[in-house]
Amino acid sequence: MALDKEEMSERVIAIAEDLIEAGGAENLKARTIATQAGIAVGSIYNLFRDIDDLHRAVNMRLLGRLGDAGASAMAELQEAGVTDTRQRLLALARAYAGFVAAHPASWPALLAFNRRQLPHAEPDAYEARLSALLQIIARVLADGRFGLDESRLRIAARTLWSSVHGIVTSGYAANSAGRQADETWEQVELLVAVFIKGLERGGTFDHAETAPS
Amino acid sequence: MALDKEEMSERVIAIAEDLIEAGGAENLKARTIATQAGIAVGSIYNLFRDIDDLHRAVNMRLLGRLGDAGASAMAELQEAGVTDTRQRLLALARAYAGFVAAHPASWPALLAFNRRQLPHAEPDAYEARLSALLQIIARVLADGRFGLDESRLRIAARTLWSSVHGIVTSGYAANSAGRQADETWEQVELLVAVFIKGLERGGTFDHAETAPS
DNA sequence: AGCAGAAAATGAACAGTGTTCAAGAAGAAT
DNA sequence: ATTCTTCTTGAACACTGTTCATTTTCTGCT
Repeated sequence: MALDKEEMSERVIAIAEDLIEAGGAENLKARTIATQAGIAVGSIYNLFRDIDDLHRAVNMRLLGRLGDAGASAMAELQEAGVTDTRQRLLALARAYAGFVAAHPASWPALLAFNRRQLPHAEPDAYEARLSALLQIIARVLADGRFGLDESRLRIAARTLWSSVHGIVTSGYAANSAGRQADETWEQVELLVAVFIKGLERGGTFDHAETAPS
Repeated sequence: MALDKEEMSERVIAIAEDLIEAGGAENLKARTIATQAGIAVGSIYNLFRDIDDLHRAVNMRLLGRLGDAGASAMAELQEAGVTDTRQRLLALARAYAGFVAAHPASWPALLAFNRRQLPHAEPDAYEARLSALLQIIARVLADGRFGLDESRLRIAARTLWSSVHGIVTSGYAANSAGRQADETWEQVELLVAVFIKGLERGGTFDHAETAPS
């Protein structure tokens, strides 16, 4: 008739996206989805195994967009002929910060979802999309010629990513009160500046003396 | 009779703590609490306004313990006569990482809870306990003599905290699969090393050229 | 066109959840 | 003793995700 099975899935995902964005993951109710999509509650379970499965589909889209945002930020700089490592890293960080700000409820929902699901499931696709992001960072770091081997490059990229992630998310968490949002950006700038300076001064990074307890 | 109102609250909080640790926030069911505490479901609502209110009480305890862990880690180093900035920061980071590892379900639950509650409520007590942690870091940084003024000291401390937080949490999230947990520690070591080197080389940190869009 | 068989959509029913509140029990004060 | 207050109780309510027998719709064949 009017809508293919695939089309209906897309539509339901779009609705789910709006619901999550409007009120977090706990706002993703089966009956609300059914009403807004003009179908019965049971029909949702013909398209998705779970509500969690639906949430996963929404998260996939989100991760895809985040990857696009990062890649297109790099493409912009490439086109403008900017090769400075600092500016590149800041552009990536800004892409991430902008993305989180643009999805103030969906992104936390994704993070919480991941933590909840990890104990049992296969993180295949998630990790795949995430390591694509990490490789963008690793490439920028490699172009910076800090004399890092393959292994340290991977770790440095992961460190930078996780750090920016921590700053942006806990910054977002703290800004609803009185704290200003641009303090987050000051932190990002400090991190990137200090990171580059530290790597330049670098030399060898010995990590033997203080082992994890 | 046997138990004071306060005592019963303590007991319920302890039970709630176990439940959350055992199965996350969604395992904190009213009827389970009532059964385990030997009271009726309704009685819970005489002790706490909400289940969320109970969760908040649990989180308060958690934050208190985290603060204690940080403070006692510093006291240990103080007693051993260690004043090296790197070792101090690593000790703090290790205290945090150890704390997260010791509360693999409660800590994520606290983070998710905070994100969910922020839109409307007063984060008074939370922020208070958190800024106590930040001041520990700030003091270590001040002792490092990097020539940072009050404002930059605060930002640097926050940056470091958020970064370690990001590394530890997303490291924890990724380790359940094949990834090894000590890669997290490599990242922390890299971060701290690079941070200190960057600050030493430091000079002025201009942040004017790349403003947040 | 008619018809059998497969596939998909339906919504009532089920087992949970947090929360409320009239009724009863217990305690305190006079 | 008796009154008044306070605390405790668990049945009841409104809501949740999920299932599945039933009905409807679509598909392929004669």
